[in-house]
Amino acid sequence: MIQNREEVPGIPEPLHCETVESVKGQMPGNDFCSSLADFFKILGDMTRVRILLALSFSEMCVLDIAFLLGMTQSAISHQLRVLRHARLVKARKAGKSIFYSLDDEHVENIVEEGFEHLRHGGTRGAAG
Amino acid sequence: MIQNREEVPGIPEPLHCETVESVKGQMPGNDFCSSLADFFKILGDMTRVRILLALSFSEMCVLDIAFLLGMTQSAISHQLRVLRHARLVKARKAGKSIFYSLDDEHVENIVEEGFEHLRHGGTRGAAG
DNA sequence: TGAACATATGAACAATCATTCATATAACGT
DNA sequence: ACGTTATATGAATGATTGTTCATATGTTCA
Repeated sequence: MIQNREEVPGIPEPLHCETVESVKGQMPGNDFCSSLADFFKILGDMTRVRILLALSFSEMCVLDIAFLLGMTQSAISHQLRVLRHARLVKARKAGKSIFYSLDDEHVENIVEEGFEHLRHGGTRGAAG
Repeated sequence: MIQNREEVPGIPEPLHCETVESVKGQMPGNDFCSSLADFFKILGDMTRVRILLALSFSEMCVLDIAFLLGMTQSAISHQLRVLRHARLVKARKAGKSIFYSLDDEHVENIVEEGFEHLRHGGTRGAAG
């Protein structure tokens, strides 16, 4: 026997069924939502943001980025792997060095949008 | 005595000083980068993305969102607090219920950009 | 005022993740 | 071939974080 009131333990019943049904019909699938979140998750790290911003000004090799950000070559390389795997940056081999640059124009647009959001007094991280 | 080659232990010397100097001059401050990363970090969670997507279709109260996403009222409330504190959603009181809705048009634009990025075969989370 | 309902919140736990350290791969100069 | 340089990577670790559980706040109705 299952309870009367709760269909699923812990999960509440809806208050406004029409709204819920309507939204449920318009909601994208979980796969899409997951991909979207994973994409933003990559931008949700200060080091990666700084790498992307740097590359928006000029292509750079790993050691230069590491020096610019005052971080270890290993740390930068790990993050570049994440960015490369996400197709946000691309690599160009030149001798011993490997030059990275932005792979997607959308990246700059998105950063631009985030910038606009901050400008309009959205999320304030440092200055509370 | 300090080493000759390495100014800072662990941090490498730049290979292309001109590039580094140029980019360093254009780079935003760390505060800005940190705020930007914090902003994207908020979008980097599937639950929060689904909440924002749902609210882009209609304002909803907490229990409705919880039911829609098949999650606990507590979990949703916690995430709504994050979104509210980041000024991404706003709350409207109506009796016992509290209706949430998007607070910023940029949110939709940003989600749109992320969507475009995925469309162009950027980050593929589920469908590899 | 008391019961029922809607939401918020604090502490705890599990899972995720960025960095470090050590080491591997790869390319260049000699 | 050897040493040097540039980058990549695997394992370990410390920090962050999303969810759960229990409970608190606040609203409505009787």
